[in-house]
Amino acid sequence: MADLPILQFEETIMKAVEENTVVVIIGETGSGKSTQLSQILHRRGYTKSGIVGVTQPRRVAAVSVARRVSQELGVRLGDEVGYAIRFEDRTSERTRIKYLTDGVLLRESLSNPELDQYSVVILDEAHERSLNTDILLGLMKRLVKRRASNFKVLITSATLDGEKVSQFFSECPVVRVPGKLFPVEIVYSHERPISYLESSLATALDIHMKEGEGDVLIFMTGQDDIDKLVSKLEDRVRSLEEGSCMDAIILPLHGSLQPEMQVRVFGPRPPNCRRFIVATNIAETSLTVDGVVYVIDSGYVKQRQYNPSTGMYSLDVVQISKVQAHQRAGRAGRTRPGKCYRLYPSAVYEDEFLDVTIPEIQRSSLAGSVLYLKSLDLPDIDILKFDFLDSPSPESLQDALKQLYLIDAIDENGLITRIGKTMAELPLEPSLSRTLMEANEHGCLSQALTVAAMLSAETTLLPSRSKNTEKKRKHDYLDLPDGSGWGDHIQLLQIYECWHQANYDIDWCKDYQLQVRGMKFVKDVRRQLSQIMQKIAKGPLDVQTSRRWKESQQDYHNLRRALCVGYANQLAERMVYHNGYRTLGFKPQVVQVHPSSVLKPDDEGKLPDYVVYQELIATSRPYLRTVCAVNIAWVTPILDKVNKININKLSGGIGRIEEHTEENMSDVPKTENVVAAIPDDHESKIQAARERFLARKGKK
DNA sequence: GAGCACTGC
Repeated sequence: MADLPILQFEETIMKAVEENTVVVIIGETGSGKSTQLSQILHRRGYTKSGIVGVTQPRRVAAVSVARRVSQELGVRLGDEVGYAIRFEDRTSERTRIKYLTDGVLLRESLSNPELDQYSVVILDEAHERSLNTDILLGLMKRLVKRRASNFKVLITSATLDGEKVSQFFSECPVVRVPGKLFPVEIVYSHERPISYLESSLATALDIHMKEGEGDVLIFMTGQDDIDKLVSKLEDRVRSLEEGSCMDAIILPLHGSLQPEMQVRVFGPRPPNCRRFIVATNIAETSLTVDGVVYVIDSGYVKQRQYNPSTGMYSLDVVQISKVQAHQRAGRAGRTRPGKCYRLYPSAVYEDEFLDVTIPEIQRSSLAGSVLYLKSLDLPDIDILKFDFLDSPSPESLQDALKQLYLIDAIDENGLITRIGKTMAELPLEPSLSRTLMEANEHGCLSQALTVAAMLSAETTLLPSRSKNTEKKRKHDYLDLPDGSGWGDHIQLLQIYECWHQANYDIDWCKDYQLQVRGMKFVKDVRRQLSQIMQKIAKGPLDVQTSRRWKESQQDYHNLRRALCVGYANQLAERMVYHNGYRTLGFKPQVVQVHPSSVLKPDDEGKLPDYVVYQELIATSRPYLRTVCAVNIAWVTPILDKVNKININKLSGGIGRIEEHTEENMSDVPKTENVVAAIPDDHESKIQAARERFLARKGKK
């Protein structure tokens, strides 16, 4: 601890902090910023007038850093040093240093916008530019003006980003603290590889034959590529075994990895062995593997982005940024000098790579964030003029406003409604919050709570796919409920109700191949949501059991109606001649129900005329994921409302945004007309042909 | 009959 670089800069940092309200700290990996900044401030008396709060983008980081600081100070975790993450608040009245996720700090500022219990807020890892950190940056800018006399903000960032953050906070000082990484030699390829899979393979084998001891970390874009490379490596390494003096262990590493495999990655390495860890960008920041000396960087990452004009997400393989490349290389220098093989020429790095990754705020739907900011009800904040470090596009903000208006969270003048206020208190996306509110009016709150909780964790419920489990499933595993013909939301409800009736038995989950951790998470979320809804609940919150068939059907009916209100901005209409759908409310998109959906055609081979969908995502093609059948009678009033949207009024009637987007404004009613009216002859023929083509393609 | 990178309240 004593030789951490940051401690040599204590005087410099403290001088800057004493003379300024905001200070940017550029601290490379290993500088000790996460554990030491808070302790320095503590030593210098900043915890006398309030708490020093340190935000982290990830829960594990908040917990582990808090634990280490409590050890270094020799105090019990939860006393002077504590942490707060979702479902877990380990702080007390004695807590002076508090580590928390950025999301938790945002929640706190909802009930206490001035954050007056804090004397200092440190936004750690701000260069990662998580959505929550970006919102906090904007809020901090406002807050330092109001609390200049008794409040300090420290922001830690990366070399390439520090000046920008400083400019954002009126040229505040920047203190640079070196890291404690070993040097990493960068080796560029002479040419772009034809296949980065093959190139990774060749480089890995080359390292194995020629280089000394040390593990190899290989960055790939997704699970498919990881699986392919792992099996190729296994084949080739085996045939090389004679000539090599080390054994090889080849390990995949990605988000949906089973815990047993994670033990093999993070556990002790057998002697005279080289591990090849084939990972997604999870190994960039979230997980650190000890013993890595060589890194192979393809230069690509799979990224999720949102298109506000279509309401569609897509998963694209894109080039990484310079900051990301630097971060990946750094993974080779943690234990001793290392090497990073970049599978691209240095000219590509220099000329094509962006300096920093496009921040999440410019790649996501902003409905939730805009609702949150509106609910803060700060008189001096206008949402469309909100001071972001990087502003989202006007289209994105308008899209958020339209979404919020359609689900009654804001009124036609863009002002937050009573419903919207309550929605913002729920840790859910606005559509689900609205569904809960509506369900509360129709006596199915308990069921809606279950669905909302299940949807919060849906991706972690199903087991990670592999040929092995596919086989097992066919043989031994039980079939899940089928949604009674109404679709995936109802199925999720039924699954949870079954689990409830099985007394939340772990083995029950295993019988149905459901991820135990995911299901436990759902239970926690459901409890949290119930607590928040308690004060306004008009009916029971507990899981309903032993209902008759007829009662269940009535519940499903009410629940589907509530979903239709909540997902008013995510409706789709089946096309006349086949089972393709067209999205409503946005620029219409021709889409298919995702094959994983439980929704199946009826006796006449038709899917429901109208559905709500949880997500519109383009992977190989545009898909609706997680759908629920709704009635046309519920849809019609929503479409009327869509047609009457006046984005000018919603934006508060202020000229700034409208000026830039004249075309877009006129686009709104036009778009809806395409949906409502019959297209002219020529267009309709082309459209029909296209739909038939897509349908055929869909059948194949 | 296709597939989902990673976080967080």
